[in-house]
Amino acid sequence: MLFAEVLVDVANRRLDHGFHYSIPRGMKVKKGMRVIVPLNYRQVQGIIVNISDTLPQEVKVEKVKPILKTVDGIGVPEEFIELALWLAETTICSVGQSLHTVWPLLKGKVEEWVIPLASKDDEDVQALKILDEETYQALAVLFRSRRKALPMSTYLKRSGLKKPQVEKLVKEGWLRLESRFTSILPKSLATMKEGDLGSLVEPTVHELTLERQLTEEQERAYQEIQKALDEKTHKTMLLHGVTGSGKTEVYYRSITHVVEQGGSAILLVPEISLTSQLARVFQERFGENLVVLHSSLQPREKAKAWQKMLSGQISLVIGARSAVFAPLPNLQLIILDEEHETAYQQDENPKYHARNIARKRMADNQGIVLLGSATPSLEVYGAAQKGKVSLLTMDKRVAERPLPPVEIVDMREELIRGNRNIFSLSLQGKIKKVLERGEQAMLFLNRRGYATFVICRECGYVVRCQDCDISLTYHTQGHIMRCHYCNHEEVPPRICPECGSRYIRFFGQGTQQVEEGIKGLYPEARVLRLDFDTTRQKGAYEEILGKFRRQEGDVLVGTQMMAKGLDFPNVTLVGVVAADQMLNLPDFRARERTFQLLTQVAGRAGRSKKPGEVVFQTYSPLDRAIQKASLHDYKGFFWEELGYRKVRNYPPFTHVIRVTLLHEKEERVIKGAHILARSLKEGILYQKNGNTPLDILGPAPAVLPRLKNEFRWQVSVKGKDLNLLRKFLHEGVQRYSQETGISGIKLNIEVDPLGL
DNA sequence: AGCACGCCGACT
DNA sequence: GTCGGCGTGCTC
Repeated sequence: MLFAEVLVDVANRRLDHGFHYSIPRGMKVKKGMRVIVPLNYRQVQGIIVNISDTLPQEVKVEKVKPILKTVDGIGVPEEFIELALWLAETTICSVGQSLHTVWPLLKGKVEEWVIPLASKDDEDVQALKILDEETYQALAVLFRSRRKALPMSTYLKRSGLKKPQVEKLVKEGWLRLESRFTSILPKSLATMKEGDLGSLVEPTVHELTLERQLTEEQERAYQEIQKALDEKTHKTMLLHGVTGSGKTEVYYRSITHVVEQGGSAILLVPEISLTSQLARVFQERFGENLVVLHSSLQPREKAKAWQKMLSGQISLVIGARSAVFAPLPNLQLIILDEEHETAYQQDENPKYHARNIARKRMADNQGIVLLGSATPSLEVYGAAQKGKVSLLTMDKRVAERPLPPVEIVDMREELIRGNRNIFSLSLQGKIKKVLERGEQAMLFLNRRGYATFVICRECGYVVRCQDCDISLTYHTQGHIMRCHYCNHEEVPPRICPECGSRYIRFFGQGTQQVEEGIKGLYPEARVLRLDFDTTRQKGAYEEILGKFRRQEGDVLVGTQMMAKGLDFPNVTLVGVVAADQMLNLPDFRARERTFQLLTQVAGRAGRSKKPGEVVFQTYSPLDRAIQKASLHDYKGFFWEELGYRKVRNYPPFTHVIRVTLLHEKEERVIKGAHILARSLKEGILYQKNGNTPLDILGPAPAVLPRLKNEFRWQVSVKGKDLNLLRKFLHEGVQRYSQETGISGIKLNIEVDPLGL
């Protein structure tokens, strides 16, 4: 007797382990195959993860039921099952959820279908017409349907019957019930023949017409990468190149090398909008061997892309975050462009970071992860300093173009001079000159204005938490300031505690104000705006950028979506209207983000022969993020910021995993939070000296104790070793989910949570 | 997650 | 009496 261990496709922690089923005689099964199995009172989809002739002790033979049937279509390759298990563990989500992320073809639903056992023209059916009108009508509903069968729920509605009546008809032999899996993807893909991934079809690589000569720095970086690729051992490499140093060219050569060796590669970009322009560059060379993959493709396009990948003809995938799971044979290289971007982190379960997935996949495949950025994340650059990541540096822009000079404007002085406009006199003058010369300007403002901070406009003082050094967030409700890390509360001061002025303001300006400001000062200027609101409609983003490129606009006002990858030769001025907006977000990473964003934005200026200049407007002109960004000094910023993180005990020196429990009823969340804390404490480890390598914080009400009609409590775990924390929490949550009295309580788990 | 079971109040 | 709301328990 053979048994299969099956992961059932149900999003519930309590069911998140293997279930065992017997394999009926004659049924052909293997690991990774999709099956339909009975579970309690219903039938669900599942994945076979193991086959053996024994059962684990705790499973009683009489409880074991047989597998009902196998589902058509391609199964989950073993590599991806393992990846899903690993992902569930590291992000502490259910394997069900991680499987869907890793292998999106699983999406669909299992339904009970009602099927007639005789056809419309059979004699006995015809006889019913006269003898038993009711039964005939019940069958006729099915005859009329397109597939001569209906899902139970639809059938009940259309026939007006109740479930027991249908069961009676089944007993009488008129109907049959069958569980079927309906894929949400087009049939062509859903029914694609089972089999392993194809092996790469010999790619038709075209010679590149625009083969550019690499600069000396590019050549050196490429040589290193090529060497690593040829060694065929796993390695992570960081390509730290200033804006405009030509990182794309290095990616290009590396990918070409991989493909020429019969391998395949994935190139990730942080935003969907960046995929198409990059794809255009690579299309020339890779043609039919390239697909673009991201989450907002139409189902049909998605199916086509998957079909191509599975047939083995694809050697390069360009895409956003989720493309890191692309099933390519002989995968040797994964590149993350703009490695520091937060978009690489998924904000829903599983909350993975594409960088970690890339490293896992390449570790398993002996391949290379190449991270590229002008402003690497502290984490990665730190790893490079420790030698865990190989560092490749490109300090020069191509064609020896200089990085643009940056002027820091102290907005406190503007106020003293009586200028209350959102533009400083200096920026106003520069905009005017640009307009006169017929050149273009970009004005940047990060309007994530919902986090309002409290600032003194006279001296630039920002109210911060005494314990966390995080800026306090102003809440109109209750007229109170609150720390979003520790929940400390304060009443906003009326006069500045630093300089005694009465110019205390709640900060939060938007792009619209900037647009109006320009129009007020220069009525003749043509202003375009690029932000979340103006790019809502499909194609609007490209349209606005197209207009600006054709110089149908003089000034482009926008948010951070304007900071990335854009290259407009006629732009000679870049202005950051309020650098403080980012700097004072209630997050310990705010300074790092500000530095990255300012550096990126500044990099938009002077990318052609015309020299460019940059203006940062700020109330904190001495802040290191602003200072170092103005000097294009990444290393200087890195070391100072790292020192600060160490003193403050923030990542990468320590890690936090936060669990938020949500339920409509307060007493149930409180109870659940205590059960969770207890389950965690059961697993606590003690070191030789009696200390523990981690702390359990809470249970405590969340910063927003009630949201969307749900009460929120949280329990956090803090410690230095992230892997240990994860393992600890994963096991603790597992124990918790076996407890009683917790049904209906939702869990939200965040590893190193950002903000709120 | 779904579904059944069992326990209570308030209806034909 | 019994219909149905909801809290609890179970799923190889």
